[in-house]
Amino acid sequence: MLDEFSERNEQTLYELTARLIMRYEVAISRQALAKHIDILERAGLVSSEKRGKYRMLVFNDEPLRAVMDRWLK
Amino acid sequence: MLDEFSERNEQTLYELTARLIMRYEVAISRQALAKHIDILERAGLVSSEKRGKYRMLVFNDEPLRAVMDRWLK
DNA sequence: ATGATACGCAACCATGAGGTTGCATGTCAA
DNA sequence: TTGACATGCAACCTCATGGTTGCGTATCAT
Repeated sequence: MLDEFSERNEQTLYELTARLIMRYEVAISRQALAKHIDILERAGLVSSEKRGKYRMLVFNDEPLRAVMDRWLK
Repeated sequence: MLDEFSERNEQTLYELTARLIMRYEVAISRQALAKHIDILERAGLVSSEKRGKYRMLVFNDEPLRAVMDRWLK
């Protein structure tokens, strides 16, 4: 998921699901993926925004940068 | 654990256990911690070396750097 | 207006993660 | 040499993780 987000940091839930299935050959359902997204959202790594029919997911790498600043040198 | 390693990247299993219990108030046994270390070792984040009675743990942040280079811009 | 679509919600399930306990073993200090 | 100490090994237990299924709902295109 993060690999995918690092390429395009703005995606639809549906897009992301499709991409993961096709490009990484993972067998996962939309609902299962939504749970992962919820966790990332609670961690501040992803924010989501309702755009009509779609749910836009926006990746935010700040929390990762913060932890890495602590851990790497 | 990684917080602790980022301060002193070389520690004994026993030391690490004691530090985690005292400084972070986590209630964890040595055996439980050893399992975590084994996982970090398989992931290449920690290498261990037998020094007589002790098991020296050495932290290696290269794998983290590699992933972060992919994920952070 | 209606069907297709993208999503949310909730119940349910199996497995493994994460922990404990008990004991064996090698090493060091006295 | 012997006891204390740091660790290894393995069996065992308990939930929460990570998944599924089923269905309801809002939005869009036609």
